[in-house]
Amino acid sequence: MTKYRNTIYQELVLEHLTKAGVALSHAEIQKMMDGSINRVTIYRILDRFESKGILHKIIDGEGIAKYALCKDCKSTKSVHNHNHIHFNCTNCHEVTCIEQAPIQYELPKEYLIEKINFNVIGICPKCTVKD
Amino acid sequence: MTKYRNTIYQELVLEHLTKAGVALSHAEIQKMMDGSINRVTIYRILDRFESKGILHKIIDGEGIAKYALCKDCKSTKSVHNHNHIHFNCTNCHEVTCIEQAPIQYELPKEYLIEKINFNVIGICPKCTVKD
DNA sequence: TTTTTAAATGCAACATTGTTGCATTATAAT
DNA sequence: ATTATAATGCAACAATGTTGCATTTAAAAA
Repeated sequence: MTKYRNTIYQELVLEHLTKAGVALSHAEIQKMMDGSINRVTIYRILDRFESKGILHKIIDGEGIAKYALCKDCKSTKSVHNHNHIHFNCTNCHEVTCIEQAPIQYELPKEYLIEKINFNVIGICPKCTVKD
Repeated sequence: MTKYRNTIYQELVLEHLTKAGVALSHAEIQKMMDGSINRVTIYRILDRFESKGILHKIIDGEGIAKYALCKDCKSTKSVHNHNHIHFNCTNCHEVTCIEQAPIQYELPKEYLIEKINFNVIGICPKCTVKD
């Protein structure tokens, strides 16, 4: 039962995400691909990778969808569990997964929690130095 | 020095947000206004209210911008400090401000924190009951 | 190897969301 | 009543994302 196939474009998208080390938007990936690939194809590759558990989608503080590599998503399911902080730099606009930072919160028990989307917005270490 | 003026549309937007009790998107407000008002005007009213400190903008888990009344923003500045959880219901798609829920998190001190955008996604009490 | 099938891509069209410039309307001060 | 300018309307545009259908191509089957 073949479900997925390997293609050059898919490998390229993965390469760019790996090299970047931060979450990338569709637009950023498109620029990196140098116009050789159709916009729609990128959307579909990202969707596919998300449901394969390779990427997780992050909506940043500005509402921009970004994608980052999954580290501990063993599942092939489309359900991800990324309870880590995403740091949004207002200067360089990079979104970084901060896996090691603990998060604690409480909600009235009537709320059923599926996942969280936690953006901390500010200035990242790289940009602090430059000032 | 006159800076702002009162208009019917602005009052209507406020009314709808007050009655709703939850955060509303531009599209939702537009529907409530019954087509009598131009789209652009709603965008501008929302922007204006945000910079007046009357509303705060929430980017929900799907990347949809929603607006909610400010409770403790005394400032007229455009800088808001809304360190509370926004609960996103995946069933009714309502976004609710949960002011009473405590949040704790830690980041390496190299990160300068300006504000947070914390969405907890799941099923709200109203929708749990219906199941 | 060649054939086959269906996954992946390209392309056109469309919907939604949001912004900008400029003309017009209307609030509120004079 | 007059006036200044905030607020609105309208047209145009850009960015983001989706869908249907034709085409290409990876990989399994013959």
